[in-house]
Amino acid sequence: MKSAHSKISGKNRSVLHRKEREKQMRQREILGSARELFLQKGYHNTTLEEIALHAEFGKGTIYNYFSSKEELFYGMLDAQIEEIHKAAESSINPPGDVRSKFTDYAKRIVSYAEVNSDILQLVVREMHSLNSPNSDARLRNLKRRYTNVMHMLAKLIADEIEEKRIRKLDSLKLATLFQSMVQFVCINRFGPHRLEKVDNMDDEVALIVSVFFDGISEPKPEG
Amino acid sequence: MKSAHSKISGKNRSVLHRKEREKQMRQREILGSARELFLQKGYHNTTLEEIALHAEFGKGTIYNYFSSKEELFYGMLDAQIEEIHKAAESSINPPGDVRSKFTDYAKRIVSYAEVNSDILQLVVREMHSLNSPNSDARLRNLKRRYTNVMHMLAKLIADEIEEKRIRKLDSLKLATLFQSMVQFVCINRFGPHRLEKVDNMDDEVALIVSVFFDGISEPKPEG
Amino acid sequence: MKSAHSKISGKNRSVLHRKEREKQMRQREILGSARELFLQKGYHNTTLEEIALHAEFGKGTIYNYFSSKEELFYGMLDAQIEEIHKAAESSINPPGDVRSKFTDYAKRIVSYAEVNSDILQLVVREMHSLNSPNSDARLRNLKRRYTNVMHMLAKLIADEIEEKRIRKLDSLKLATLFQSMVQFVCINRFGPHRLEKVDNMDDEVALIVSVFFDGISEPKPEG
Amino acid sequence: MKSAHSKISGKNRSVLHRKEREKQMRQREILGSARELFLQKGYHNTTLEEIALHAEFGKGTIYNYFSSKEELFYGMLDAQIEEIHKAAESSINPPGDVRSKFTDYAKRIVSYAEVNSDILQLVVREMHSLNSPNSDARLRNLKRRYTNVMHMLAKLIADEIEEKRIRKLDSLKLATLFQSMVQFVCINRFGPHRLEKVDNMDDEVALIVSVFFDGISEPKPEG
DNA sequence: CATGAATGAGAGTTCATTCAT
DNA sequence: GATGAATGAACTCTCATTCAT
Repeated sequence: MKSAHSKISGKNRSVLHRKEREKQMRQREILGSARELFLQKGYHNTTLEEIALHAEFGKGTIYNYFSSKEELFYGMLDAQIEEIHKAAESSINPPGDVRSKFTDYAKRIVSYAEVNSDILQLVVREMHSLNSPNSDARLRNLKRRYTNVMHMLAKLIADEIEEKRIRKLDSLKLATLFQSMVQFVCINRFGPHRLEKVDNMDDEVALIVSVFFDGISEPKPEG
Repeated sequence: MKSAHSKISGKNRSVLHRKEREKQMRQREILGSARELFLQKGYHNTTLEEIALHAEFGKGTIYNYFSSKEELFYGMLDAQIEEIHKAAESSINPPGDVRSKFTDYAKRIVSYAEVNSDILQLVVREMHSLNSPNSDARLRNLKRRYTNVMHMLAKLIADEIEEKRIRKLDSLKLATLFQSMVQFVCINRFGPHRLEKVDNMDDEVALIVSVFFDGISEPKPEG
Repeated sequence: MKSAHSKISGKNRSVLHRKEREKQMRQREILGSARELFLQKGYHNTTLEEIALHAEFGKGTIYNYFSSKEELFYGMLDAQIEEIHKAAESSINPPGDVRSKFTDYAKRIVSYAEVNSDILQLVVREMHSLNSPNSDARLRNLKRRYTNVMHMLAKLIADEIEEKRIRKLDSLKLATLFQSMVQFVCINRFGPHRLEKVDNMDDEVALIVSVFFDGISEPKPEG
Repeated sequence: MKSAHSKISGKNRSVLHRKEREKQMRQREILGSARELFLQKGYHNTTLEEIALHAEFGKGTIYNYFSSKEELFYGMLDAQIEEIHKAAESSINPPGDVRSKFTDYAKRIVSYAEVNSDILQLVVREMHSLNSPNSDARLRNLKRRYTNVMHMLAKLIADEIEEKRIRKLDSLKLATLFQSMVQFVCINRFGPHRLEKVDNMDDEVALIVSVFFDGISEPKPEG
């Protein structure tokens, strides 16, 4: 044996911790560079060399942290969905009425997209780009987590339906429709190919929430 | 002797016509194969050889019809947007109330997606995949045509606003939101990675239209 | 028997003749286009399609006259060397002194090059470009004919050596050196990449002849 | 431990040097293989794969040293002209009479060609083969450097004209004619298609020099 | 016999991945 | 563990040649 590797050596422990921490830090740096570039130019138009350069690492180093370009891509998606999940929880858990919760959630997602150049479009865009056999498991996992968020929103709606404050419709479908509108705004705001001029975010979110809850029709005059 | 050899004989003319028609047919076959494969596997994961094989042509033949893989891609998008445009016109022009027009439009788009494996997601997915200098012009053109459709929907809404049947909101934004929900359903129904089980199309469209016009809230009891 | 094919039918004979003549004409047209394009852009940068277009024939038609691109190339070289050969004969046979014969020959070659955009450089340039097994026989043949011309010049020199008007040197080598200078002028005058400004042809030829016969040294003052 | 790990340690420095040297060595190896094959078979008949194989590298490795096949070609020409330039300088600068300088220069060029399989014919042969837009700049540069050598020879002649030892003729033209003869000998000696049997080099050069300075004519008998 | 659409072998080039340092 | 030169599979695209019309 070359040297003691006992895990409880105080020195070793701290060394391991530091190393562990450094390793995680470097991983995050790589993920950050990957996200930025994948988003900017898409999965296939981004080379590992560019990512390495942007992250200020050697090309080979990336492979000490991710076993392939695809793994790196999924690693990045994982991290992003994690954040979306957190955003949803933060919006949904605090007390308040359902409208304000949806508004809050939409704002978080949109402003998260604003800050992070939006990962959602990437998910949509690139989900089909990958085709290795083992990617299916990863995709399933991603979708599961994404669906989780949808179910959190659906739960909010279901509760309101219970209370007869929302029409008796499929709550998961409604959540999904809401999400689709939010996503579209994200893509439209931050994607490279905007179809129309961008408005104040609060107004856009308010519009979505208003349409979602009240519809576009002029309220029938009572009587 | 079959016929006289006068150079402008009916036979010659019909031969030209046949050749012309055959050429167009073959182009359509190539476009069809391209659409199917691009959609299934994305732009970068589809090789020209695969497209050629699927269309039952030689690799080089494709280049007699499209000058590059990218041109083929845009050629296909062109054809698809053309069809979407036609679908929109057919739904919007006939007389009827606005709800039924939107319902009809959504159904056409969704069933078009059903039949054509949906090109919309491709547009979203792959718009970022291309980066040649001349592609910008083509992309701009595609977007312009897509925006056209949005304006057609927006016009319907604007007219209703005039008539005080729809709330005074930005009609183009509303059209875009409607489209986003329709698109989402398309992606969800026919994309390779469905998030939930698929329902009857009529019901899904009805749900969208209902949410869009009436909102999800339980109508306030009068009084 | 469908019809009489007797070779002595007057009608058939003239038809055959016409056909024969037409065939040769078409072959010459193709050769002309080939020469022009091969010379302008080199063997590999010229496509058969371009040659066919320039000759105003269909691509496939070329193959009725030449079995391959390479054969076409050799066919063209053949024709060109034939003309060089004729030029040499016309210069050498008429009576006159050797200087004027060489002058005449050089002028013919250079002006031939002027008119025909010079094939000599092509020979030099492209002789190495071809590598099919059967090309060696053709190359050998071309070289033999080229050497013929050199021997005609050498004979002129040899006769003069006999007469003690030219120093006793290897006549074939001298002929070759003369040719090398003439060729160089051709390449320099008409090639796409001239190294210096072009002078009057007569002067250039006179210079070559003067250098060749008298050398560049100032004649020793007689003592 | 071999040595301390100070970052500017001698070892590190030498490592960098070694790497630098190795890189240059490899580049030279590639250039050498390229020269040999381009010369043997011409630019278009030589594939990058062959060059890579001959240089005992992978195909992709070539692209770490040259950005394209064309760049590799020009890189090789550059290196060759550089050597021709050096040969000319070495012949011209040392003291001596002009005849011996030209003799020396010719011998250097011919024996350089002998050793290097002659690049000159390649220049002539392939200059027309390339047609990319940026190649014009490179070609201009090559020609400039080639012309430089011609001017060095011309200067020698001009000085002699001044001294009345050479006839008053265009010195640059004369230099070019001399070069053309030397080149022709090179092509004839080492090209794949020799027109005649090869003689002793010294004799060939002596012949050229003799013809160039004295002409072929029998000197007029004095008196 | 003329034609040109179809063909596919083969070219140059890219880039994820490996591995000696 | 970090590195980046080396690698070759796989890509897009070209073009001489064939052959049904």
